[in-house]
Amino acid sequence: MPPGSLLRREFFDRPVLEVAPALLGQVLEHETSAGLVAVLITEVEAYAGAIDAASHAYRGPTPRNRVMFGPPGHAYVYFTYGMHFCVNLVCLSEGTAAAVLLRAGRVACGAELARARRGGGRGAAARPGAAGPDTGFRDLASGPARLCQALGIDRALDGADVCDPASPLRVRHGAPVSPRVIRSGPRTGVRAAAEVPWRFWVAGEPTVSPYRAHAPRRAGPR
DNA sequence: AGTAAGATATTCT
DNA sequence: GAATATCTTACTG
Repeated sequence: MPPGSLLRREFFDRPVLEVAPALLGQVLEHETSAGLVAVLITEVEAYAGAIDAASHAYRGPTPRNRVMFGPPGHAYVYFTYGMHFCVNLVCLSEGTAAAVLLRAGRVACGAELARARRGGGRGAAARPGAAGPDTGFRDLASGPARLCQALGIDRALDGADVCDPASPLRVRHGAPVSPRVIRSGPRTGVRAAAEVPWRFWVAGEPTVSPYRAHAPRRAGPR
């Protein structure tokens, strides 16, 4: 497989626990009229659909997660916590709802555009005017919602085919990652099935977020 | 260091 | 109504 070519659909038509570590070091790129941003994938999590209580697909199809039940090689983009997007890549064939969450990456191309997206058009409506143009390259895509923000991914890309050269969202072969530097451990921030080591990352990458146990939000609005 | 609060779509109870 | 595959800012030590 020459570096630079797109991943073939067969790559995604495998068990999610094989696909997840194999995605480390591959390149996710999004091309828009504003330009192209590409990241090296450094951290992922596997979600195994119907057999995984932490998966959105565990309880069956809904309007939000229907893409996961479709063919492999497509992007499942969801909106969560009322303000953040996260992107998954669907594995296995139609009817099997497995997917890999892309948790972090290192910006390899289009860093200026990525920084502008995170500084200016911050999705968070928390503080208008409180922008952080100070964002270093390390934090540009270190976290699932940050990664989507840096790449400009939103719901319009839900269902996009990352194996199609004509698609704005694609995955290329990147620099090969030695299995010796791949680590695995429990998934970050999930409550159900917290013990399975289905998070995979590249050892020594500063873009990988530290493990955080699930922290329940306090009830009690206002 | 750590802890707290807020923004609010989608789904579940 | 309550929880969630989150992140940022503001506070305390």
